[in-house]
Amino acid sequence: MEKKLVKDIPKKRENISKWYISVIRKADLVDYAPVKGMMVIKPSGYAIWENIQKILDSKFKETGHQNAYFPLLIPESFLNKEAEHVEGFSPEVAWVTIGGSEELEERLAIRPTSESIICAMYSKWIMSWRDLPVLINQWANVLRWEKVTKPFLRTSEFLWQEGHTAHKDKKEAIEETLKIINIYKDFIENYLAIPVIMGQKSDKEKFAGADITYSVEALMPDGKALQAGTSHYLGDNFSKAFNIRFEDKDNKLKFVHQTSWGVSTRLIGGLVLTHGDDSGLIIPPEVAQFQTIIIPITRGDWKETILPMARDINKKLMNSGIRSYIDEREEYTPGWKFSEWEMRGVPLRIEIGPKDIEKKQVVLVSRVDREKRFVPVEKLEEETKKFLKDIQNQLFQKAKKFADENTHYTEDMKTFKEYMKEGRGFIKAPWCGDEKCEMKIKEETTATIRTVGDKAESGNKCIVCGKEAEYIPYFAKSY
RNA sequence: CGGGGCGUAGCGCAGCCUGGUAGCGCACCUGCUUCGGGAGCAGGGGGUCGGAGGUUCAAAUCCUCUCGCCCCGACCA
Repeated sequence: MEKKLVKDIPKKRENISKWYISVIRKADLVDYAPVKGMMVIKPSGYAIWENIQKILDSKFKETGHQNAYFPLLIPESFLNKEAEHVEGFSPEVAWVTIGGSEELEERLAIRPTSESIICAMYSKWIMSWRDLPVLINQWANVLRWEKVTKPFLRTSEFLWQEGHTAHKDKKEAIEETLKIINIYKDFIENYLAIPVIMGQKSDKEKFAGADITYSVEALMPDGKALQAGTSHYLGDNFSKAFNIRFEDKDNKLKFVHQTSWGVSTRLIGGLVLTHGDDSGLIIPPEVAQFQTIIIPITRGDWKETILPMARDINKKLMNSGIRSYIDEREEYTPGWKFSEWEMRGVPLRIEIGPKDIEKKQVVLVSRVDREKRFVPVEKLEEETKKFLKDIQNQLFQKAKKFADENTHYTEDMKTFKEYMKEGRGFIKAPWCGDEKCEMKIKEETTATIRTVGDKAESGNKCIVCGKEAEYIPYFAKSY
């Protein structure tokens, strides 16, 4: 039996919900706020978000986007302009009705998303084809009055980025939509080490007000799918509602074609669920607050011998661009620190003790499987970087293996239901494209279409009605 | 929003059935010995029992209402 090093963390396999809450609290990522459904993101959690921001922001900038900031409050009349959009969001909008002591003439929505306010501004700013494309992103908070909440995965207020672009035509707007969803896929897989499927949403599942929604979806260890990022082609729905027109080269007035896209702090929840284990978090090196934690072995005259070397090594690592931290506290034993930093998810531990001083080496220990590598001090930087890269890969491969093993294909409803009863997962099954069949699957199995998947081949029959299938969607129970 | 469960020290829990003025483990504080996988011993501090109301000589315990959290469903990044 494996010795349980960290007490009081429920087993991930036995109750993933309890495990999740326990781990994010013990690792000090969040605390509950006084208002229901809201959370405080503590420094250890916010550091992950900052790393996510840094990387994504540079990718947006590389592709020509600029950041701006739009107001938190949106007049009700603005929100009401696009019919589907209002309908989709009105159940979860919070309203400001009083300012100071005065009742407002028009109530103001606390943004659940910013399409309407941004479109209102775009209609003022865009006159000519020369003004296009408009490529703007904002990092912001939004508020949605959610009924059931869970830190990071669904909270009433959350942090995200929302890109809002305007283009001269459909072709260019769709290119933008796809460019972004590919950036998301690349980011989530290569930095967060979470494999995703990417594809189009069904009409039922798409964003309120969009013509097409593309989504990246990740399979969580409990077999449920987490929508990790979305990119919408809005067509001219909003430009018509908000009158965003430009005069084109041919002297004609035309409506712009728009996109919007976003990822949120939900990604942190996905990262925790995907990689964590019974000892706590595992943060992929690319986004970890600390990539290496140095633990000096506090023994004898360690302050004179070990500590200087530990500090020297910490400095070397930081100079070579590694986010490193050294735990110099005297009041805890090395063993305690090992467990503590494992729980907090630091991907690589560096132990330095008397033996290492003698041999001019350090001990690197992986958070993933406790693999040890003894490396000579002169090779420290390159070996550490190599190990971090290996860990990053290992995490992705592990998650990928899980996702692959839990992705099934079936044409038979009974088998579909059995999959949903056992490990759940992604289930690919032919579908005719009719919303009624989509609804029926949901009623009978609780699974929904995550992405519509590939076009069906001729001969594929809809799993519900038996008619010619149009797509082979990925079905799953969603988070 | 429906069904179930739970709110007692910072955290995890016992006490409640059968009312009598609150206890355990961890954490915290002091001291000494320890320190390569959550150290040991000794001493110490901290809660009025989620909140409001009621029954009673007396309420953590019984009753009513209320708020919050968790789990399972219906709705959503």
